Amino acid sequence: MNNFGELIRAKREDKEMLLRHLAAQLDIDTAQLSKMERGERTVKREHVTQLINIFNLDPSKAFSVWLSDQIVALITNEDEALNALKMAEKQIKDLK
Amino acid sequence: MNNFGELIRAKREDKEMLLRHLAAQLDIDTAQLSKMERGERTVKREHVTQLINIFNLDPSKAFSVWLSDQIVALITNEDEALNALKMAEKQIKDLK
DNA sequence: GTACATTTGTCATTTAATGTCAAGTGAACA
DNA sequence: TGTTCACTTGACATTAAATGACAAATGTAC
Repeated sequence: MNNFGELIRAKREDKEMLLRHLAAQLDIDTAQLSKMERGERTVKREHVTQLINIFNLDPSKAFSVWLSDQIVALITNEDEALNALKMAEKQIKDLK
Repeated sequence: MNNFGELIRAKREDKEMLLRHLAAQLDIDTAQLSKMERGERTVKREHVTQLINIFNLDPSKAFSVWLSDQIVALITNEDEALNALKMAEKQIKDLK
């Protein structure tokens, strides 16, 4: 569900890092990181950037996933979610 | 650009209402409404509901436009805006 | 049961959104 | 030109939301 969090958790476990290790690198509380990984709290852009470096992630992909999480958080439970997405897409395309 | 605001302004002018008339109905400051109509400030869901009643708007359409504004505000200026939208769409569809 | 990693819950602090007001701009018209 | 009126702009106070920090709870391995 929370893709960015899952992504980070997978990477962290892959490298056998503990929450407190990664939390220390990000200079945040262990509890906070735990919540981020499980999608209970949003991840700040600043942390996305750091995580891209730490885990050597593809920046485009990482930012896409992270942004997507935010969009989903905004429109989940909205009846008009899909319509709104379509409209937004159109507007964004027109802006370019 | 700011679709919901434009929509409201159009309706208001159509009915020849002044900002202060509509602002009074919404129980907000005239300046605030002015900013909402021009997209300088976000519109609260509560106000959307009221405006739907006041102008007899199609609720689905109104909410779609309003939500879309928020999505656009969130992702404008993001390089990965379109990718993120696609991902979000997929997730929302899967949720159902 | 002890040790350790993680999760959960609460509350303080910070940041962002909203509300309120006063002054500014611009158009219409005497 | 200068007065009036609708609207806009900017500044600041207030409120609400996000984040940070900590302690206690949970769960697992030994």
